[in-house]
Amino acid sequence: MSPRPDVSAERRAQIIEAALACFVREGYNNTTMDDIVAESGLSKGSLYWYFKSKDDLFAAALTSVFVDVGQEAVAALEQCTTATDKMRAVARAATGFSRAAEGFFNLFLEFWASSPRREEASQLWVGLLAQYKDVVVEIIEGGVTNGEFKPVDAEQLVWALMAAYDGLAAYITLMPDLDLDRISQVFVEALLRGLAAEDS
Amino acid sequence: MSPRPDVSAERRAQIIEAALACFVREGYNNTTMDDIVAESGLSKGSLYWYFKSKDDLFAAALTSVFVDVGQEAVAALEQCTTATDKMRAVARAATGFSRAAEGFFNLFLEFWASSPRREEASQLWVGLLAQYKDVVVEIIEGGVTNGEFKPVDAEQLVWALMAAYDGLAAYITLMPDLDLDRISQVFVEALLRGLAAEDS
Amino acid sequence: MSPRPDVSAERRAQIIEAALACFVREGYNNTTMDDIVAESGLSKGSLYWYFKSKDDLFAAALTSVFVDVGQEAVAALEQCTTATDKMRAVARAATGFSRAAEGFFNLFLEFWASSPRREEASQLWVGLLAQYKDVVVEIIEGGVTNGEFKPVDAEQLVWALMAAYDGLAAYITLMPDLDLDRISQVFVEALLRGLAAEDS
Amino acid sequence: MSPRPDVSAERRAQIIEAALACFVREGYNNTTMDDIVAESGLSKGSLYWYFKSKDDLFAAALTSVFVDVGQEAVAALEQCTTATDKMRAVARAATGFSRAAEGFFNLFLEFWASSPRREEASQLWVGLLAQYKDVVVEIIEGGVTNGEFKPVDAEQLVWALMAAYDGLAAYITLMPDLDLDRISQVFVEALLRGLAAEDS
DNA sequence: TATGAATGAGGATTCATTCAT
DNA sequence: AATGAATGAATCCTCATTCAT
Repeated sequence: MSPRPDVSAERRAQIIEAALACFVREGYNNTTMDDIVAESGLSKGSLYWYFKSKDDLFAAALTSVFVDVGQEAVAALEQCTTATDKMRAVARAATGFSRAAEGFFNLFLEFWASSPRREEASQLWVGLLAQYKDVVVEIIEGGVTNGEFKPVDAEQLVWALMAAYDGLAAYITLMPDLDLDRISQVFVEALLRGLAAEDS
Repeated sequence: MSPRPDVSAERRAQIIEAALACFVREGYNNTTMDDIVAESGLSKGSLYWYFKSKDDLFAAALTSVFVDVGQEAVAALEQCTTATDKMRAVARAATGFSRAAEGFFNLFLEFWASSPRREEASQLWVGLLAQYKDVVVEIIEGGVTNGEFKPVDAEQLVWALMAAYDGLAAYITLMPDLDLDRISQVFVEALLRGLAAEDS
Repeated sequence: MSPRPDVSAERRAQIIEAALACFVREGYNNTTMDDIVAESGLSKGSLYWYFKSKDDLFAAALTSVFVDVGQEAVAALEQCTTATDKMRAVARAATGFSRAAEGFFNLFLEFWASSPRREEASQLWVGLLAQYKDVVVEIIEGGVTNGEFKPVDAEQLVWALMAAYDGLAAYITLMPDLDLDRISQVFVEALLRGLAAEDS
Repeated sequence: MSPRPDVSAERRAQIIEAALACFVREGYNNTTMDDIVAESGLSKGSLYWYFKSKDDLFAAALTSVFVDVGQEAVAALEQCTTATDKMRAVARAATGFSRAAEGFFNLFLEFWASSPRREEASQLWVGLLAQYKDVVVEIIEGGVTNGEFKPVDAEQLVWALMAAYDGLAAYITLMPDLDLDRISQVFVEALLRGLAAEDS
């Protein structure tokens, strides 16, 4: 009875893409639903058919970004053998993330600040962070176990490490001229020298 | 000729204090001028007598925070002799900053994203960052010169260092349970080991 | 494909009618958008859906008045043969205009004075005036050509003639008891006697 | 006990001058009391010491203009002998008025439209108009009596005549390029030819 | 008299959301 | 599923007026 193919998924993707473009360009608060309507080529009614509010659409849009970014990073790690190399791979992935996330990190913060449901909004982000953190903690602890690294409180160190890349993601929107690759390289080599066991 | 004492500085401070409380509590966009009116105990007209717009008031409020924070940090440095000790002092100051700035870093980002004059808003922040950066770069280069540290591209490293503390300032609003002191300590000690000249 | 009839023209007319009523009653500055909302029975949002600002709505409203008035006047001229008769018809039309425009002429001036874009606002009026002027100039020059009238600088005379009727439109709002018909008749007959060729 | 000279009159004049400059430049509604404060060099408090409201100040300012203009016109009439010449003098005076009143006529209308006490505001103007009208009516009726002019309903004609000059005063603000002198001359000569007794 | 800081009601405009079609 | 006209609460800012000094 319904020969029409289900276009739901396609429509949602279309809306999310348009929304993301607007949000990155203008920020969360400065983007109006009309902007997204114009960008998507659909109607106001359709946006509300697929997403129950601007808030809801934003969460969906932002989540979709980080799902994509995470998957690439994991793949790169597979190829490394030493913990040191893995850390370098993590650094490269994180740099890529900082660059890719240009406009997303602060977007999230803006959204978080503006959201009437901050607690809930926090979970979205905290969940992602914790997941990435665990991966890196494991790498470092592996390095300690196999004698590459000195003993260290990996958990704490990784928070700082991730914070650095998130901070750089914010910086890059303010100062587009920063040389992310160079910063990351200098930073991670200094850290690795600090981590390295004496006789390594 | 002017029997009335000049209360304008006091009034400005009063308004800024109220504004800051509201902005931190609700975010920039969710704070209305009426909120600040209520918080300050003054009238709408008075707010606009002292600040020409919400935008203007925000910039003044945010700037006042960082001026205060900066002055404390500089004082702490005076007491240190070695570059290593100075870096530890910087780390402590930065930790204090991350904690004190809880809610300010993301507040700024929210404001920046919402500002119709992003470029101008950026300068507010970039100016502050550059100023702090130069102080730390000098410390590191001093350490390199006097043989405490290995040669290093201090400029790049400091960007990463500052980004870490700004990132942590953001994290702390999302995850209030993070142990900033411990994170900072583990982080800076690892870095210092990485910087240290072989024979030190 | 569009089962709903297009009501936009109708809505615009409805809003303009309400706006005009308010503007005439209260003046431009004393009319609030809320007044027009109440008068129209629509919502604030609808007013802004059809007109982008109070300014814009005013211009549309005022223009609509003069378009209506002009069309009637032209029709009356068709029936006259001599220039003298045509001038009498113009006078009657202008009297009708002065009466119909009660409250519009000064409304325009108020608007003009209040407009942040005076130059642009002027054009609205100047365009209408010039258009009417040309019609009357042609009548007079026709009368000169066919020997009914003495040679005269028609252009200048018509400015004065029109100014008289616009002035009367203003007077009538201040002094509603003025007998416009009588004034107009005495005035135009005196002028026509002054224009008439000696042997006519 | 009060060696200070009374500066009241002087202050009032100073305020009125400043107010007039602002009103003419910006219109009634667009002029703020702060504008007048700035223009006058006095304080807000002083303005309200001498005038109880913006409305009140405006009325005082506008009245002061017309008192000045009227006095000059009367003087010019004294020198003329024939009614025709007197009419020409009136026309010149009226032209001068239209030019001098540039910005005042529409200013009045704007004020009138904006005033919460229209009736009262009307009287200000109606009183002035009636006064001028009577002077010109007398001239024309004198001309009829002494045989210069044909019988005519002078009262009605003069309303139209005055309306023409007031209308021109409005036109000139919209179209500064109008040649008032030429318009007035063509206009009054046509009228005078229309008024002239056959054998004059 | 003179000052100018303080007041707060009022007004134009925006925009997320709804709903009849 | 899709549309887009309609809604109205919310918000920033203005400015005439007051009053303590």
